[in-house]
Amino acid sequence: MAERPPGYELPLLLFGAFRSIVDATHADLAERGHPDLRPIHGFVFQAIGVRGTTAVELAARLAVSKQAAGKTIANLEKQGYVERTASPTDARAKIVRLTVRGVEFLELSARAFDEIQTEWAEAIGEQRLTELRSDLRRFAPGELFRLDAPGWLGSER
Amino acid sequence: MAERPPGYELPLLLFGAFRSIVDATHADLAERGHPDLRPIHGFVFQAIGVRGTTAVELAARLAVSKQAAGKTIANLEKQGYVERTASPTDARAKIVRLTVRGVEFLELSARAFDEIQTEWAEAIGEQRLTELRSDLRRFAPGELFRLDAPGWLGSER
DNA sequence: CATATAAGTCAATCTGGTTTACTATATGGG
DNA sequence: CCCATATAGTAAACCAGATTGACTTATATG
Repeated sequence: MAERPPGYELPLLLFGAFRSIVDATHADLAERGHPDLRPIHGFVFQAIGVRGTTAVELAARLAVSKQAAGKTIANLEKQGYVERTASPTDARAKIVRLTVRGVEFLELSARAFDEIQTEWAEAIGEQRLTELRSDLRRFAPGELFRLDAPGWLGSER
Repeated sequence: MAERPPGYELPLLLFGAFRSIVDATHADLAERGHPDLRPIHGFVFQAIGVRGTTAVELAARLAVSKQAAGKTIANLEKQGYVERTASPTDARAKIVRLTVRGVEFLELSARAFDEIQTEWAEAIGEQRLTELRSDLRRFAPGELFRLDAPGWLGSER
């Protein structure tokens, strides 16, 4: 354990790699008709999911207040990515669902992520990529889908 | 290349691992007398550096306006982490330097990062850790010290 | 049935950021 | 040498996204 690089390199590498994936994905999305959405929206859309959700549930997943979640939903509704309908079982609640455009965004993102993963596999080989994922799983928090990163990820517009 | 996990797992793993390092480091720093600083400050302190800097230079490194950099500096000054002195060569400029406390924060951070890296080495082995760093270097942007992440990383107080 | 709890919205406020405007100092070409 | 232009820093107004608190309406439970 003599000549190891300084420890601060590791987080910078992890963040840099994360960021390059996200930037590449959003560059792709911008070309394909979604230039308005920021990296943060990936988290929001994942939190909404194809099944839909409610404002309170979304707030919990994103770890923000329900008012903040409401504002986010209102913005996305204005941009045509989600729609709100009354809940059939609870007259207080409204179900937030992705529109066709919202689902398209999610699908394009998934495709872009897959493409990037393929590029990585070609660059370092299938074996090393598998090891990379396996090693990272040991250190990433158990609940991978912690979507409370928006507070870390910047502005919405 | 048949059964590869979905591509979106990769960014989540990278971000999750990054975040676990940062959280652990700041938990450690909080215990050691620096509970007020947020993850974003690691970037800011790195951008200031032990040599010191100016507001304009800092703004460029953080990719924010010089006014925003000025506010950040004023906050850190109020908290005793930096001090401003007149530049000996330019009467317009002020040199921002870390105080003893600021340097201490930087040193404690470095130590915490090193400790985490050691834990990782023990968990996956020196070999795999070396491969991990080497693979990530291929995908992280060339300029590792891109410190314009604060806009991604959340609030200052 | 009464009361406590939950979903959503509104309004006020806070925090960081930007833009615009300004002062003071540097710098470089006539 | 001097003036035009550029640069360092600050200040004020504004903006975007978040929070807290108050409120309405509906659900759930004793």
